Amino acid sequence: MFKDLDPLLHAQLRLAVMSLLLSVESADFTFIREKTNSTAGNLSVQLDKLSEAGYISVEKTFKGKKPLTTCKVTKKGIKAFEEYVTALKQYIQK
Amino acid sequence: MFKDLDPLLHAQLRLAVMSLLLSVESADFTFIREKTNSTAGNLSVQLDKLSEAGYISVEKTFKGKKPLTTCKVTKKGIKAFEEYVTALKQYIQK
DNA sequence: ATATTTTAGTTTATAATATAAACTAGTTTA
DNA sequence: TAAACTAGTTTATATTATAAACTAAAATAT
Repeated sequence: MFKDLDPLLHAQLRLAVMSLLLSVESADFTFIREKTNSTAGNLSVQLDKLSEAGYISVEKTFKGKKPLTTCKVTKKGIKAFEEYVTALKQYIQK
Repeated sequence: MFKDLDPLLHAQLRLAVMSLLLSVESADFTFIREKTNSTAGNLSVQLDKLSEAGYISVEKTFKGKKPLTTCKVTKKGIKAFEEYVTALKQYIQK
């Protein structure tokens, strides 16, 4: 009756990150941090998890002399998100 | 931008329980356990949490000689669920 | 020039959570 | 009357989320 919810997505900050990345071409660490109102430590950990799952790609470069971490959602991430939403709807519609 | 998700509801089993209880007048332990496909231990713990939060009411009686635990969603629970769904929609709509 | 603060993160520690395993108390069945 | 089942609860463990502490370099102030 209730399909399992992907535990990688069923976590507030990771879900917010995915939601955000689905609405933009790409986003850097600071932008994501501001939009999700998260701490750098927490965000760093959650980006790693999404990256390790292959849901996002993370590129570390430099912007001038400062480090720049740029994230994009992957096809796999989009698919996982869509499946998560489908499953979740079973729980929340009256 | 992203509103916080009520942590009491943002947990798969508790969300399933609430979802289920919203669709019925009341439900007993075994029924909930079957519908949510959960273990008795996990369900027992999560029902306690929902009960302590005032999201459900739990009545312990006997059906013949066997214990019977009956649950109902409360007004507070309905409101919390609705607010959770509203917040969640920010995350999942494209 | 050099001390101070800020930026952009990572790593580590802690607190919270979910879950399973073990247990209880009584009931039904063999 | 012993074994298995019902309807749970309690306790232990593993996972997770989060915050705090830390790093390294850059920008700013003195």
